Formats: sequence, C-alpha cells, structure tokens
Amino acid sequence: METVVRVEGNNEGKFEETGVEKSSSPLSSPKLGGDQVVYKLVRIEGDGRLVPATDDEIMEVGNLLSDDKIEMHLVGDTGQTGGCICSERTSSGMPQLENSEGLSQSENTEVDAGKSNVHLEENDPSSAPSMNESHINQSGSVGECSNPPNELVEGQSSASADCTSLKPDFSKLKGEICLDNLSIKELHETFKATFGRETTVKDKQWLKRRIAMGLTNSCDVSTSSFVIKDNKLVNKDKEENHNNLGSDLAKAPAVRTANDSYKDSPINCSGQMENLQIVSDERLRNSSIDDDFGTEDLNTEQRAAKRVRKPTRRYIEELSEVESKEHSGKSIASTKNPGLRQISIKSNVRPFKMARMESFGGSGVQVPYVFRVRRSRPRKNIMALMFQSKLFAMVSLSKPFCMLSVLMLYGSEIEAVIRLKELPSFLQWAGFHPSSMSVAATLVKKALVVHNTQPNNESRNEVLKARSAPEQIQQPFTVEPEMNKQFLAVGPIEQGQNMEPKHIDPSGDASDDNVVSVPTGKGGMRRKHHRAWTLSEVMKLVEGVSRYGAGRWSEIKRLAFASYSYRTSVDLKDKWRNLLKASLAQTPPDKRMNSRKHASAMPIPAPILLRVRELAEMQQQVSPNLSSGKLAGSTGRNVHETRSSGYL
DNA sequence: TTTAGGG
DNA sequence: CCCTAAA
Repeated sequence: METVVRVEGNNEGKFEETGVEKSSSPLSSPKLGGDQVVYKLVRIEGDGRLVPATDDEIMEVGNLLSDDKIEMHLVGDTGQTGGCICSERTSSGMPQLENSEGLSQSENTEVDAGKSNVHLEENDPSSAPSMNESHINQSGSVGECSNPPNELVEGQSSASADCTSLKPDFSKLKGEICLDNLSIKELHETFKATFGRETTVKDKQWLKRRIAMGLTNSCDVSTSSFVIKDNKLVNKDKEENHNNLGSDLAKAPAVRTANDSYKDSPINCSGQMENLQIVSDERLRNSSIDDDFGTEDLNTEQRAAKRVRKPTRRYIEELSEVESKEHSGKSIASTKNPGLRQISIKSNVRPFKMARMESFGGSGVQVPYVFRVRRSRPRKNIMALMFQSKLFAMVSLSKPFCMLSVLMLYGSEIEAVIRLKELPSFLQWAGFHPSSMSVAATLVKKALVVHNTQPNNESRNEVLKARSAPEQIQQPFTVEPEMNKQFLAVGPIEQGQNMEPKHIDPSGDASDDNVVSVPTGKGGMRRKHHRAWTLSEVMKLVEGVSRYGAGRWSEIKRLAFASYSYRTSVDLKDKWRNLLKASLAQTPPDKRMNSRKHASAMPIPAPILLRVRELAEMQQQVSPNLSSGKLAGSTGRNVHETRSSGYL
C-alpha cells in the first residue's frame, strides 16, 4: 500500500498533514472526501503537551516514512495561518468556503455528516456540504481559512523556495505604527516586513500580536494595544481595547492571554479556529500561550531561550476535571478550580460539536470524536481501554519522539486519538520500541479508514442524546477483524515478553474511578472495578505463572505486577482462570472463534493461550482427560509428560 | 493474609 | 469482578 502523506507546513511549524493516499484500498481516499480530514503533525512533549513539529522532525518523519516506501511530500514552512486549519476541498481544487448553501445549511449538518462518510470513492462536493463549512460560515469569517486548496496541492513545489528567499524589511517599519488601526492588508505588509514572509492569516489580533512579538523580539506581549514606534512596541497599557475586543477575541481565542478570564467569557469559538484553540488550550497550561506558539518560526535561540515550565500532571488532570464538569451538562464548574483558566466551550452553543464516538483502529474502543468535549465518567473508561488495547500495540512501534499525536481534524472538529493526558505515559511506553515510524503512518491511515467507514450520523445522534444523560454513553463496540489480526501481528506479542511499560505509572491513581455500578441480584449495587487486561499484562501473568507457578498469586503479584497496584492477586488468579478456560476452549478441532458473535474483547493471541495451556498442563492444573487426554485415553502422567516435552 | 472456588 | 470459606 503506497501512501502519499503530504505535510503542509504553516503557522510556525504547526503542520497539518493531509493524509492523501493513493492506494488500492477503496477505503482510503480522504482526498476525495468532502469532509477533508487533516492531520496535524505534532511532537509530544513528555508532559503531554503538543508541540508543533519542527522542520527537522518533519523531515525525520519523512525519512522514516520514505524508508518504508511511503512517499511523503514535505512542504516547508511558508504560509502562516492564525492557526486556522480548515478543511480543504482538494477535490474541487477551489476554495469551498464561500458556502453557497448559506447558513441555513447548518441545520442539516448531521445529515450531511452522515452522508459524508460514504463518499469514499465518489468525488462529489455537493454531497458533503459538511459541518465545517456551515461552521465557518456561521462564524462569519470565511477568509479565515488560510490555505486555499490549490495551495495545498501545489504548494509543495514552491514552498521550499518561499520560505528561504524572503527577508525581513524593517525599513518599512519606521515611525509610529498603530497596529490597531491597520487593516488586515496593512497588517500583512507589516508582518512581512517584520518576518520576511507572507502570511495569510486574517486575524487581526493574531497578526498584531505576532508582529509585536517579532518587533520586540519577545513573546511577552502582554499588552492588548499595539502601537509601534520605530520598531519598538509601545505599551499604552490602556484598559479599553473594547472596540475590537469583541470581534477579535471571538475569532482568535488563542490569542488571548492567559490573563483573560476564560471562564466567564461566552466563548463562541469559531469553528475554523477550533484546532488552534485546541493547541492554545494546551498551551494555556503554560500560562503563556504565545510562547512556543509564537516562536516556532523565529530563530532557534529565541525558542530555546523562552521555554516555560511544563504543566504538571496534576494540573492536566485538574483541567480535565473541570472540563468534565463543564461538559457533563451542568456547569458546576469553575468555582472549584478558579485558578484554572481554560477555554470553555459551552456545549449548548455549538450542539453539533458534541462528541461522536468512533471505533478506533479496530481496537473495539470508542474514541471520542471531538477532542475536547465530553469529559465525564465514560471517558476514563474509554481511555483506559484504549490504552490497554490494540491502539497501544499499534503505536508502540513508532519512533518515540517522532511519534505524532494523531489529531484528526474533521472539518472544524478535532478528534484526538490519543488524549493528551495519556500522552506522557504513552511516550514513555513507546520509548521502548524505537523502530519504524511507518506504523504511525499506518495508524493515521487506519484511523482515517475507520473514520470514513463509520456511519457517523447515527452515532452522532446517539451521543447527542447521550449528552443529556452522560451515564448512558455506551456505544456498541465495533470491531474490525482485519485490523485485529494485523496489529496483533506486530504487537508486543511478537517481540518478546518484556515490553512492559515499566514507567507507565499504572498505579491506578488516575483511574480509580473506573467504577461502574453493577446491579447485584438483591437489588443492591456493588461497585465493579473494571479494568481490561492488557496484552502485556496477560503476558506478564503468564510469565509469572511459568516462573513461580500457578497459585502463587501473591508472589506473582509482588514480583511481576509490582507496578500494577490495581491488580490484586485475586485478579491474577481470576485472570489465569479465564485464560485457562480460554486456552482449553480454543485449541480443540473446530475453528474456535468462528462463532464469536461479540468479539468486543480483544482476543488473546493464540500463542499466549497455547502457552497458558502448556503451563497449566505442566503444573497439572488441568485434568489430563479434559485437555487432550481425551483422545489418547492415556493416563494423566503420560499425557503430562508427552505434552510438555512436545511443547518445550 | 492468601488461596480457591462459586457467583 | 466480587464474595467468602478455608487454610
């Protein structure tokens, strides 16, 4: 399968990668889709922040990809966007943002969205007016979209030239300039004079800030007024700025400093700014959003000079907490954590932005469709599951620091396949597997395929419904057997048994509320602590049994599962019991799982089951006549001996 | 406390 | 997974 992955650079190294696939697979032609899916390449910091990928990283990824026969066109950092990555319609080759269908279209978004994932093959722009369009239109700022589609297509050839040839021209910046009074066009010129390159960003506030930053050589542009005198920023420090505050802020949430009070401002996040908002949202944790954001395109010294403190894990979690409250219907919100600044997307403002769940990569795990919505109870379950299932195996092969968080931009909506909160652990874990990047690419593709395959209008509705009753978000699992096979093949299984995420902090602290109330027979409610078993956990268990013997559960727990505080020795025992059962059930003649109706659980790979059985027999846990003694009719001891010698 | 086994 | 008996 050949893949063309184009990386479109813009906005200071914030790359979006449009997965364009020229493969034989009918399932993957995002290019043709009306709802273009755009991938951003970002690097994941250890603390989970997303940092826009740098050129080098992009190159590296490119190399890695090309190593794997995946073609990758790299586009240098030329254009600038105000973080607006809108969905291009490459298929039409024309900017589609004018949206002739108008605002009234917005009512139909759901239907359209549903339609839009059917047209994998077709190339019918009209079939997918798509939410993003109406979205963008709603916000009334069509021009925000920085990358016209054709640029996306042709940019690759010209880009490299663009990004090197231009030079700043500060001579144009003499005298006093009040950025506030400049038109966008003038701002563009100023921008060019400052940075020596063009920008297409239409966001005044952003431009102003950026220019100010450029001129002051600093990211610390805390002022809201932008008057420049002879290349210097004059801080008038006036409190007003009200004249343009309203509109500008609405358009450019990311531009706002962390000092703005987010919690109270009715944010009408324009759709096309959504991704920016995501990014900035992350950055807000550094309380200086413009920091790396603004310096990516400046020289490296600057960048290095001004790094901010990474957010603590706790901070991130608290943020999630607040968000979850906010999105779970009632805004119990911010009073509890007044210190947390965050962009609050009021769900009722943009109802169709609500989460949609998708099965990701055949992991049987539903992934929240929208990046930052619906952070309530089910979320942790989902993520826990996600982490423990194939997704992990899939991405585990990717190169640690080139691994990209896969953010799917679907129109103006964003899906995080990997949630930020889990990224640190993920990274650490992935660090054990320095190998090819291509898996990441595969991941992206798969995600895309899944994305395009899912009948999302339905699930969307469901989730919309579920929003009012968050507890009910229980989507049916979807499984794609093919992927199962595929990724099981490359998963940790094949690589030996010691790939445990030793640093992953499985201590369970963050996930202690995986508790689901389960009705007991007597009408009582007992709390069920459910935590799916990872493949690696299983393997560890098996290994433990083989080492210490079945029954020595506390031993195993102590020695092999020391880091898994949430697995009790009883759990181990139970799991072993289940494994045993499975192992005995599967091997017999008939193609075992053929009748599996619900393959929701990740099947345990045959080799493991085999080993389980082998161990069980070795340790005479299984009554010989139950296993294979049946056919031979031989004595238990005999069977035991022959069997084990046969396997070992 | 730990194991084993039933629910 | 939970519960409990038994060791």
